Amino acid sequence: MSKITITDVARRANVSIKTVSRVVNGEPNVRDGTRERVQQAILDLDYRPNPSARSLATQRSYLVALIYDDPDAYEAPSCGYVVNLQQGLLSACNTRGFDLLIHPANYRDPKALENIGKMIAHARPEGVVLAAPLSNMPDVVATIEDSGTRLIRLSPGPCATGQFVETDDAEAAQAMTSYLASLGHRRIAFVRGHAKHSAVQLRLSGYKAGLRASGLDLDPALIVDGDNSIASGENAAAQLLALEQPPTAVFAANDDMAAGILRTASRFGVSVPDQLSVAGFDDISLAQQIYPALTTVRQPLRAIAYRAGEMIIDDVQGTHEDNVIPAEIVVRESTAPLARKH
Amino acid sequence: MSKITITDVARRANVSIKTVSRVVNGEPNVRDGTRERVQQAILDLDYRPNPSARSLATQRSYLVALIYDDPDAYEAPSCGYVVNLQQGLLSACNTRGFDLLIHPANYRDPKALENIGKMIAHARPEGVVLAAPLSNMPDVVATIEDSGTRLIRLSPGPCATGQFVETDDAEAAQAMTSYLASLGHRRIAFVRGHAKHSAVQLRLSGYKAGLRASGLDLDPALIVDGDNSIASGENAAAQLLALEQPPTAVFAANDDMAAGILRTASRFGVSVPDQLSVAGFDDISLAQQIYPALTTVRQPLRAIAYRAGEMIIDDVQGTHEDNVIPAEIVVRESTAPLARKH
DNA sequence: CAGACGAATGACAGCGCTGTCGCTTTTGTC
DNA sequence: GACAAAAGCGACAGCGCTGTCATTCGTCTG
Repeated sequence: MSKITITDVARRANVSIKTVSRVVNGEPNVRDGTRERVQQAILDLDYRPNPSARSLATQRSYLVALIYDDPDAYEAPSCGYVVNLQQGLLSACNTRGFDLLIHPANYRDPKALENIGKMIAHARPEGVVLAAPLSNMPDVVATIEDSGTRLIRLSPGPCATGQFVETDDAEAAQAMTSYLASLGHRRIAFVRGHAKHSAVQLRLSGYKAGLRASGLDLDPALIVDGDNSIASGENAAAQLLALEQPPTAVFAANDDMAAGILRTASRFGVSVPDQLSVAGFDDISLAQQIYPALTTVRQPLRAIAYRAGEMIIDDVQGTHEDNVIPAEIVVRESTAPLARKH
Repeated sequence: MSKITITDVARRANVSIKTVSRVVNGEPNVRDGTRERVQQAILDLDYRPNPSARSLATQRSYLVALIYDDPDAYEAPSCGYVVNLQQGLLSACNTRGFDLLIHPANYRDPKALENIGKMIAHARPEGVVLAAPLSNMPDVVATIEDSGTRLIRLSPGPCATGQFVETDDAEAAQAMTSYLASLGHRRIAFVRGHAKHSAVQLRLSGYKAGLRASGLDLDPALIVDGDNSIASGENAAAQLLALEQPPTAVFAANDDMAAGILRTASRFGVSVPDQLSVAGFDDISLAQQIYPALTTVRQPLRAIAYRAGEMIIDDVQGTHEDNVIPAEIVVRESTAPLARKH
């Protein structure tokens, strides 16, 4: 319980408290000698400004809130999502003297909206980062915007208005396709996901763009349908492997389907990655648990959250481009260079 | 940005600001009529006390910090741990007007200790909850204690001093053993874990106590060694199933070994749970992903964290018993009543 | 070297709340 | 009905900081 106040520092440095305040806040118009004297006194006394006093005087909270979905029971995937967002936001906050408030909100709870409003009215964060899937819900968005608090939405989906940060699924899919091509693969198949998810469309178009960019032709026989389930991945693989000219690489629109492909390959005695490269999308926890561990696309959650924190704290808008963070390709064991024909 | 202050409320209710303060803080010596008038004014104006002003005046922070290990990359298990602790602590905080500060600390980082000190000096939480495995590290504990902040450790292991909250592994193992016995099983095997983990000893003794409590004799042939790995579970199961009188239920000291048992059973054509019941310990995420989903023991992380929050905020010590939270048995598909002999 | 102007510094009043203390009213007692 | 004790309430001074504005200092002009 450091009881050192600005007055103690001022006395020791033989200046007024206002000058100490100037030094602490990096304000101009302090002579170098004075500044050093004050800094020394701060060091000597181990002075820490009292955040409450500062907040009270400035009428600011130095707080950022992160609101995310809180399923009753946390399954592995969603909790990795949350924790990584927290990390990223936290590092943006900490380097700027801000603190992070976390607010899990279960949107199935009728009082969730009320609770969000309460939290904002109580803690008065300077901005709110809203994680998916909440970032896509009009009433949640409206509640926050009505409070007058700055809002950054994460991956809010197509046609988003307001400020947001997201990754470009199409670009990521293109990158993965190009990566497979760079391994020497010429026949790269794509397993489409559930038609309802708009992201799935983007991934397909990214695949096509990737082929184009790598100078490969699109073979319609190499695009098969799936519904995001493991089983649909198994079927898709069976279909592809039965082709006269089967692919040497398969890119699935999500990890579950990729896992299904792995299963079928093993059943067919096709060895991965020697005879077939397989790539997924999402980097769910399963991806590194299965064998062979899955090469996949991962959203850079920490970077996304960091960017969102920056936007709030530094009060920047950023161009659209600044706010689209490229996804990472995570290379694991399920992909390899094309084996030489013998 | 509600700009309503205590003065506005006082004016509207025609009382002094001090009386409003009394009502807000539930202090005595306010006539019922007055209290109601003030409460109505608060409602009308939608008044929210300014936490910074309150903190400044009371010299309290109304903050609790949760410090936990932050591996560079989050694997599923540890992040479920963290998120559940956050939940539990958050609910303790929210019902009492407290806020939660989260502080991931990577103990492999040489600056971790310094960062913890900084955080405490800066934010001045009223108490710190220290999660495992940090709760077991003397230098981390010392750093926090030296700061004069109240510290509650989670599962600090044997011989803990100071205040802590934990579960009793022995009791939990006993409960699971009794549960298996209650299903009619008479020959219940136990797969011991890695000898180094002290918890594993407790689990073994709990198993023995459970047998005793259920009136079953201990058969040394039914206790086999493992080393906490999946492979060791496979071996242990092979050994047990080869017995002249094989067990009808196996209780493994952790989930990984239980998963191994499941594998061997499947290889031996022994159907689980029809012919063999299998139980694990820990409830790792794998437990509900495998088939059949594993009956296991789960630490009630939310309850543990909630209790820790209570201790800090309500400033209670609690007897040893209050601070040992019983684990939950999670019944899934891998256990069933003993099949009638035919 | 006087005058002017900007840089450097300090005095002081809040920010919105609670703690202390004193005053007034009510309640209880015989 | 008089008096003490307790309950109810308000005035006011902080809590530790920053914003405003006044003041002093230093430097540069002609």
